[in-house]
Amino acid sequence: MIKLEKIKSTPIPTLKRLTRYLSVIHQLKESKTDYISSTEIANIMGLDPIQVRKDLEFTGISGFPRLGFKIDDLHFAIKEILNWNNTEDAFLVGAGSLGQAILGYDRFKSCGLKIIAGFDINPELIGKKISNIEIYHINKIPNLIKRLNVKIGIICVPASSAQDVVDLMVDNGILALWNFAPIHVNVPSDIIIENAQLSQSLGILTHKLAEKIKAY
Amino acid sequence: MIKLEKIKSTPIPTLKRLTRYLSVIHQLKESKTDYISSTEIANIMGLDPIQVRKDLEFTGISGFPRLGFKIDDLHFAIKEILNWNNTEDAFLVGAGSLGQAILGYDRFKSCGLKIIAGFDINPELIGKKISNIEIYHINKIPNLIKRLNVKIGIICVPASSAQDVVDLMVDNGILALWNFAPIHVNVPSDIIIENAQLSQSLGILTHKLAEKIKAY
DNA sequence: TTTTTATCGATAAAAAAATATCGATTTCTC
DNA sequence: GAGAAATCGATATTTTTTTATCGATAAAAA
Repeated sequence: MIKLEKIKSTPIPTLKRLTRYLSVIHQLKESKTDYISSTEIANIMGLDPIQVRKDLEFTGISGFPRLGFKIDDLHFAIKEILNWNNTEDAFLVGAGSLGQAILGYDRFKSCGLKIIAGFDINPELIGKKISNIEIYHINKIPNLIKRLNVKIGIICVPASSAQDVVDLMVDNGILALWNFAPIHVNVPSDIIIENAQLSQSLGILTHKLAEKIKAY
Repeated sequence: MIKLEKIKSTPIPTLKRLTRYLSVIHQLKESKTDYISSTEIANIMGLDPIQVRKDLEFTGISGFPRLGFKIDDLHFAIKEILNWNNTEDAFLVGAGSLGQAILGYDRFKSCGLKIIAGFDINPELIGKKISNIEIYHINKIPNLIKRLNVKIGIICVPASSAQDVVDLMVDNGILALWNFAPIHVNVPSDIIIENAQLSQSLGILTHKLAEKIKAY
């Protein structure tokens, strides 16, 4: 019987840890030696070395007995999995305080993301530049998505207008959405949506804290 | 043989979904009927009804055949699990653009969190009020954590100072940390830390997008 | 040169999470 | 009032993820 080799795509929990390994590796890149072992990474991050090694398997990088992995290779390979060695253009909609914070977040440059324009409906913002990124009226979105072939949309509008903005972007060919609006939005199944609501991680924090306090 | 009933604490994936159910329920709370079924929630969110029902089990709420769950009861019970029916005071450190966005985020009031003071080292910010929350110099932290019995710290400082700020808060009795600094920080094992780095969810987004584009 | 030691990586086992099955229940429809 | 339809919730199965085991390897130490 022929057994088809199942293509193992990188699991989400692994992807999350990989981004964290990357920041640890990034720190060590300057100061330390050329190699890092799964044991070291695990110790720094309070994880299991076996888990780290399993995660790193997905990079395709081979380690060296007694030494570990070449830091530079690992750094490159993790960025490759995340597609952070390439840069994708993105539009940000909703230039309120969160939107402005994201527009000003330098770090995304090294995370494969370049926000090339912002959108809002507030007349005071339109035409302004925030962190050197120009803000346009939302009605410019349809034309510009197509003309500039932008694939990523960042949703920072209030809950009440999130679905409308999402629909507008999807209708005009956006492929992926990063949703900061504190609401569930509906998208067709072929559109990638990643929810980044802060309340999700806050919920975990407050739950754990309550458990901890209860334990006394 | 006696079999100890294992205490099943709520799994993290379930907690994350519960916060999302909450926002869906919140929307329906005004407009619709008194009941909602797992099927309805699942349809709205693109999940499996069985999974929704399993998650809702952790609330302890019983549903009614053919009707579903009482919306009000569900709403309350989910908030109870997350401990969002109580309010915890918090300090925010680092009043840069992300910090300011969080200080201004009204919604946290309904998520059991009240930020009662901000801290920074920038002389221009100290003494100011941002969204009606006063900013103090970081050197006031030790005294104030103890005096006000604050349990949650929100870290919005740059990577380079994150570990120092975390140490300062831990040394002075903070119990839980919500870390927005794009770096791994070390804490004692009894301290709750929840990482909210945006890059984690961005990594998932860019990875998926790359896979999708590759598939053509 | 030989022995010791730390690490990798293949394979296996265990645990956790997601999905499926199905009888019991209760409203809704006729 | 009888039958149909939809949902819950207990139990079981499958899948995914985490953790464990152990031989092979190569640097470091003796």
